[in-house]
Amino acid sequence: MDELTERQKLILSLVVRDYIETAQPVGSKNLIERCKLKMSSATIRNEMAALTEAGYLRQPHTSAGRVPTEEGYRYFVTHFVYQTDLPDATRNTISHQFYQARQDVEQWMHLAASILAHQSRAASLITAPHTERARYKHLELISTQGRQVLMVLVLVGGEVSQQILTLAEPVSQEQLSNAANRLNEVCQSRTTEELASLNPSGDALEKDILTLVLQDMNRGEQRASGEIYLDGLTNVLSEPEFIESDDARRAIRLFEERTLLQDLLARTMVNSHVGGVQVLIGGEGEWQELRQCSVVLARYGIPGAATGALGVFGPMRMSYARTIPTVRFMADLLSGLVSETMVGDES
Amino acid sequence: MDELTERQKLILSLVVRDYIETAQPVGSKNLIERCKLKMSSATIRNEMAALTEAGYLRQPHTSAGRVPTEEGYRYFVTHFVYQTDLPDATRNTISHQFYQARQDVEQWMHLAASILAHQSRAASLITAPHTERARYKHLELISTQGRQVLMVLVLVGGEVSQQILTLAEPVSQEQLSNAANRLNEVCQSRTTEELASLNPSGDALEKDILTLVLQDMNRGEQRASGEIYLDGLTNVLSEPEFIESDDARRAIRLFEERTLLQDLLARTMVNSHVGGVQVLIGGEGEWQELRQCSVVLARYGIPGAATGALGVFGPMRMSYARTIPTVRFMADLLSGLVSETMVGDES
DNA sequence: TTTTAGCACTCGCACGCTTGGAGTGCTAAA
DNA sequence: TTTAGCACTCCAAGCGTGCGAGTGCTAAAA
Repeated sequence: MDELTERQKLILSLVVRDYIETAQPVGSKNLIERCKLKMSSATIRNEMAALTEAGYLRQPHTSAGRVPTEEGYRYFVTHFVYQTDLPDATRNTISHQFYQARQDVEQWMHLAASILAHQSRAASLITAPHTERARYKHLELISTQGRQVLMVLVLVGGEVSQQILTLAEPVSQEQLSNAANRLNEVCQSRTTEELASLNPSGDALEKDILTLVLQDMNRGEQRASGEIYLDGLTNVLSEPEFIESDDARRAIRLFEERTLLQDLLARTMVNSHVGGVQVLIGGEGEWQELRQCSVVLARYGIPGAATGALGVFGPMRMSYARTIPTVRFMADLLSGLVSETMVGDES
Repeated sequence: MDELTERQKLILSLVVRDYIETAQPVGSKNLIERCKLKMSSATIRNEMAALTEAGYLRQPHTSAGRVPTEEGYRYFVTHFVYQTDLPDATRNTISHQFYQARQDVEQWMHLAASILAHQSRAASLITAPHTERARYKHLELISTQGRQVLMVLVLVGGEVSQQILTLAEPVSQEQLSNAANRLNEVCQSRTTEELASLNPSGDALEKDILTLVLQDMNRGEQRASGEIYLDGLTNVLSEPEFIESDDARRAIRLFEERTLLQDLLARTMVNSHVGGVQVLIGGEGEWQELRQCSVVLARYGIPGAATGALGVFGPMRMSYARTIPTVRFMADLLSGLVSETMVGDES
């Protein structure tokens, strides 16, 4: 039970691959002719019996073929596909696409989600890079008609947030610019706590603005992650195990409601180093709603500065061999982009 | 055939309502007891035969109940629900939610999508307000580490776009600010064309920046709409006609790919005045992929300045009585918000 | 003239039965 | 240790049947 023979490993991997491809329980005879194995079906049956005994395979009912268990997928992933890398050609194609779209972060996110979904033929999710500890970088106040003011706040790391304020009374653009400039000098590179303990000597306007800035930074810190981008939901909708199953729909609901994502990403943030790909198979007992599903997740970015997470969500039967290398590569790629274009700390 | 009798109208509306609720073909006997009508089933049968003759109902097969045709839905919508308004209580609840979330536009979009989806029990879509003719309002250049510069461009109407530039050589924050200030003076309130024909006398840096600003404004104008927000896909996924139908899935794919949306919104932009709700039933022959679906759309905002579109997507069987008033009300509400918080033109 | 009761007819659907085939485990021979 | 053979299991697909909801038509009632 501890260790499988080479032949058992081979058979396990073939069964998993076959099942992933066909979504049908795989039988001994069928496997032989599909894979042109040089053994008889009886031999396969014996080995399959052993693998079933060991907990890697299971039979939906007597006289049906074998289906991988969660442990079976797990073994498959750790022993066969985890190490593999994306082919150079694919890497190049993807890099090229990003090179063309390096203008803005939002486009990266859409592109990354789209590539992940397409490569893995499943649903993808990705959060924009986000700084856990917000640090003030630059503030801009733009007067608009009447008492409305557009406030643009830039954080170290490059996050930009904007909101529209309504002041008690009209203020000229010049006054606004002066206030912003003074705040920019005082607040440069400071964290939320530092700004909160700061006692501004300035006028009422500056104090008000500072309060709003703090609110904004706090709101950002509360959120565990930035905006979440999704793609490829339809891929997973057309999978056979999803067309009628009820808990499949429930999983998709979670997916849409994004609470699941928050949890999963939080977990990934804690458990993994940047670049390490996590594979969550069938909910692993923790997530009831994910019983039939798997999630492949990775973190990207610069720890301590801006980080984000990305992943793929699909049926347990998803193609790990394509998904895992893709997720790893995309995480590396995005980490590179983040460090390249990060709005730095000049202090 | 031209005009229906009052009783026929009544029966048509009851049939449509019943079918919308139950998703089952509705028969004469059943209708009587459900609605406690004071006629016999035979009378209903006669009237139903007339309505079928007139093209408003149809039978899936002999000896099944009646189902509304597209014309049936259309008649129902125009004669029975189009005029209705949302109950005051609901209006107040919704307004209240928006009042709490008036800080930023993005939050509005999410909130609006969520409310639409929830009220209509279907999928909702909404685009951020977008100006067809971009007019320069304000530019900000923020130096970051090395040669990277964060460029924030604000348009009249309040759209904000940001991108990261890489300059040929490092430039100080002061130089950047000066360049931005000069451009802000020259470009104030100008359209893309005016800026393009402008021959800047300034230095190379300013010229380069101006080129990028123009690119950015052009990109914005190319896009027919802003970012698209979706919500409530799961509502429509669990509808009975969607659980296995193939063209239902195709419709959802369109929905996700967002090309459909571009087309639909473009159509809405052309055909409708702000505030008018458009109802597209079963694709109306034009959209093959929407055969089983309906879309309720409206435009919101200030024509000539910032406008956007919002709508609900669902099965033909969707609850028009809830959806149409909600869409209309949300369009009005958002129009109000847009005009309230619009970044104005000071020229 | 309009409405209604009655009736014969239609036809999808759920139910039960049968059958075929893919798959299994076991045993005995190679 | 592997393989051929065999008896056994059991799902899935096909088929017939009866039920019931629904219809249109006709003739009587209002």
